[in-house]
Amino acid sequence: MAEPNRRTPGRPRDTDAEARIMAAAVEEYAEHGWAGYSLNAVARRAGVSKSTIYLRWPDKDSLLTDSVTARTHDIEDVDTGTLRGDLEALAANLLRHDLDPLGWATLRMAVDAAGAPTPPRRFAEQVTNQHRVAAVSILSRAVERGEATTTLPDSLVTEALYGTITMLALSRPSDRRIMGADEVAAAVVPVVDFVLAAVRDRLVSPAPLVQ
Amino acid sequence: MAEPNRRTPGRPRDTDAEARIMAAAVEEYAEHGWAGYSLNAVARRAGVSKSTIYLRWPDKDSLLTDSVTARTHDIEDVDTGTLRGDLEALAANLLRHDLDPLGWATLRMAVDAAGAPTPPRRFAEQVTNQHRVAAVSILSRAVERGEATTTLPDSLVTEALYGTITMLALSRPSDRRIMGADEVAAAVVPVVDFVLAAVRDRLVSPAPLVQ
Amino acid sequence: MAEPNRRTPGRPRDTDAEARIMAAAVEEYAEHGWAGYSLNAVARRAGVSKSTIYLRWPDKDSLLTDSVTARTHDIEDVDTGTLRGDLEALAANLLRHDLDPLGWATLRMAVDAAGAPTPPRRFAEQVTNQHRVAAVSILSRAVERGEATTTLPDSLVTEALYGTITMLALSRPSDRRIMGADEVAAAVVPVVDFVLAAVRDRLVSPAPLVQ
Amino acid sequence: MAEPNRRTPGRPRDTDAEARIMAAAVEEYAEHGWAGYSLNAVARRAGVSKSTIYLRWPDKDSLLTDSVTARTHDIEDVDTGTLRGDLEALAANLLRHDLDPLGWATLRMAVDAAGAPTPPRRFAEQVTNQHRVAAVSILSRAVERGEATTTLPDSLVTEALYGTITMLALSRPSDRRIMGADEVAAAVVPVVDFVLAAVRDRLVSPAPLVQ
DNA sequence: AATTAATCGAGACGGTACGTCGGGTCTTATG
DNA sequence: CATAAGACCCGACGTACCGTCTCGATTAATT
Repeated sequence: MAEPNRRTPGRPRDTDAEARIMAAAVEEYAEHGWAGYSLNAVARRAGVSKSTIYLRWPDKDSLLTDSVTARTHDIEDVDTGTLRGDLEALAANLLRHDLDPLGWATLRMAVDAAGAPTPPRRFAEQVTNQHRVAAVSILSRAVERGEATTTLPDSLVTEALYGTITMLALSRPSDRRIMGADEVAAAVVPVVDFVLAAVRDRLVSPAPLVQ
Repeated sequence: MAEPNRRTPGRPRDTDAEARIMAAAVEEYAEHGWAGYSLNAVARRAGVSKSTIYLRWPDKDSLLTDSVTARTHDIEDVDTGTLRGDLEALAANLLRHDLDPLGWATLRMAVDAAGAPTPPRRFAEQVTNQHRVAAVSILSRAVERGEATTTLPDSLVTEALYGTITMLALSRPSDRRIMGADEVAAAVVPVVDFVLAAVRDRLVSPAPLVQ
Repeated sequence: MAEPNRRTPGRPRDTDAEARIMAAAVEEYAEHGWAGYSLNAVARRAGVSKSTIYLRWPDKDSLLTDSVTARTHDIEDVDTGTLRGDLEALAANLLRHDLDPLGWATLRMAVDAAGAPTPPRRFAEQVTNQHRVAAVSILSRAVERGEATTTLPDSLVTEALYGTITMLALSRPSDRRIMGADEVAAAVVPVVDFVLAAVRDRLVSPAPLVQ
Repeated sequence: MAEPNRRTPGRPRDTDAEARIMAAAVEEYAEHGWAGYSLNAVARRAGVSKSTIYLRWPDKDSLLTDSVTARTHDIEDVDTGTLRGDLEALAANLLRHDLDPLGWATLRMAVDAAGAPTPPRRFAEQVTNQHRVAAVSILSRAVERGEATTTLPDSLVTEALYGTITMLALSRPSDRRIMGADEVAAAVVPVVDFVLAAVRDRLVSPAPLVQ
């Protein structure tokens, strides 16, 4: 067995540089938008020279893409025990994600990637798939628990939930994009109601609907 | 007083310059994205000098915002006589809009505008409101016709419809973003089904649902 | 007759920028040598942006070449009335020229140009020809005055004079490169003596030689 | 103490590295001039890492200075038995030296060193002294043989000879810098004639002059 | 007809960022 | 110890674009 992480010759790369750079990239982007997002500034903020960045990424686009995707893995799929509970948790996560600058960046890049004629094709898929996975496992757990039938249309549920939440976030004026945990929880309920109502006859014991 | 559009002295502005510039702006943006969207290129493409542009817009952001909004007025609200028909027509319009480069640009700018710390704040509202108006009038027509009760939650319907369609468009790989009219019509049906199912008990004579 | 200096369209170039830039270039080069000669510094010193420089010269080498050649035209051919007087005046000019930073730069570039594999081929010729011309006219005046015969070998006289003076300057340590007018005059005499001695039998009435 | 060249502990220095590096330095410099002379390239060409170079020289200037001076020892003082013969041999050597890339480099560095504000001050002196030594011994041999009086002004002879030859080489276009042995010999004769004519009355039996 | 006032093309200009490259220092593993 | 390999910081390179500016040329409306 060859040593897998055999040390390459030469000075090893600074271990935290990578992380510091990516953090700085996201922050700069979040603060100034694409037009004001400057690699020089990123370097300065990360306490690193430009060369160090260009040693790792070919250009500023790649750096941003990587930085954002790397940070997007934190949408977790919590198991609350009920379909409604799971969906509300997921929706709350989505909303929180869309409201903070990082989520905004993700969204922005998904849009970019979707329409761009150039390579970053997989970006949108990565992002949307990630959410789809969460939704699918929620639904299959519901079936396992006997809460729902197997005819639950997962892709529609995903798209409706994610889409609705995203529109909700998008239409929120920028000065009201900071919401407390309870606000988020409250905002999410009608959306989940709506989705559950749509799939009502695929549910075994009709979940409690809009009050 | 007398003449409202009294001719100002001096050489009058070129009448089509405005239009040519805006068209060029959108095209450049659609082709190269924000990173590659250059005012010099816009000027060249429009057959106009930079001064002519800067006489009309303060900076390149404003030009783009104006150019895109000006072209987005074509989401029409067709009256087909039934709620399902109206919704399908609206959904098809939305999907078509999201799939072509202009719609993509709109979306992109909405996202930008939503998160940006700088002025173009009203952009997102303009765009989303425009769609909301269409949805609202569709729903009120349904109520007038006696198809639905007045408890129809218009904002949720709007957001679900628009959001789901958008997600549909976003998750479509860039080489499959060209759809024929029938494809669009077909793709739209399950979404409308989903929405109608969700509001089923607000409808007077339950619309025919999923097969 | 077409107007020769017909104004080109667009904003006219700053008239003194050119001069300021070239002056700054020579100064920077003289102070720091090639290794420390930086275009950024030149721009700063000239109170001009880099673009303004690159609008006029393709790269920093060309700028330097131009700047130096443009300033080298000041080796004048003074007519003192006698062959010895003319030669001493020329020699003094050459020595002064070689001793100051500009002359040093000229020399340096002549050397560069002579060996370089790339275009600036004509530089050396320009510079050396300029001096040759002065020498030739000095000699022909001597012949006209009846001081010398027509067999005076001008190219050798030129090369010996210029070469010897240059060696003199080169071998001078850098802290002793500032000479007063009288020092220069004194340093030049033996060199002219030497040259006149070499062409002694081409002179009509043997000039007074070494005392 | 027993062993004078006691091996120091640790890995011994690569013995030819030094030579390979210096060779590479001169070649790179000759090919690309100072502007294109890069330490990275030197290291690559010498098959050596940059550390190995920096262990031996403090910076790239020093490396170049050393490399060039080390190679310049080949201006030999041949004893042909006559003053004229010696001078012609020396002049031919000088001309050959000035014409090949190494000599060009030497010259270039001499010029640099003469005007530069920074350390390599001794370079010019080293180089010019080396030639002066050859000339001095030629002249003293001539005196010993009874060919010349002791009033021969060695410094002037040196500077005139070296200077004239250098000008000759400098004014030669770069595509005509390759001369055969006979061409060199022929080109040198008039220069020696010139110098001998200048010192004619310091010679015991007047050497045969220009025909 | 002469004047005035604005538009327009053309392009110079200062500035800032890009992505690249080189110098000189450093850090590591291997001889 | 010396070496190879290469990461790292710094700063210059030459390019591109923005938004401003200065011109001359054009084009009406106004004297």
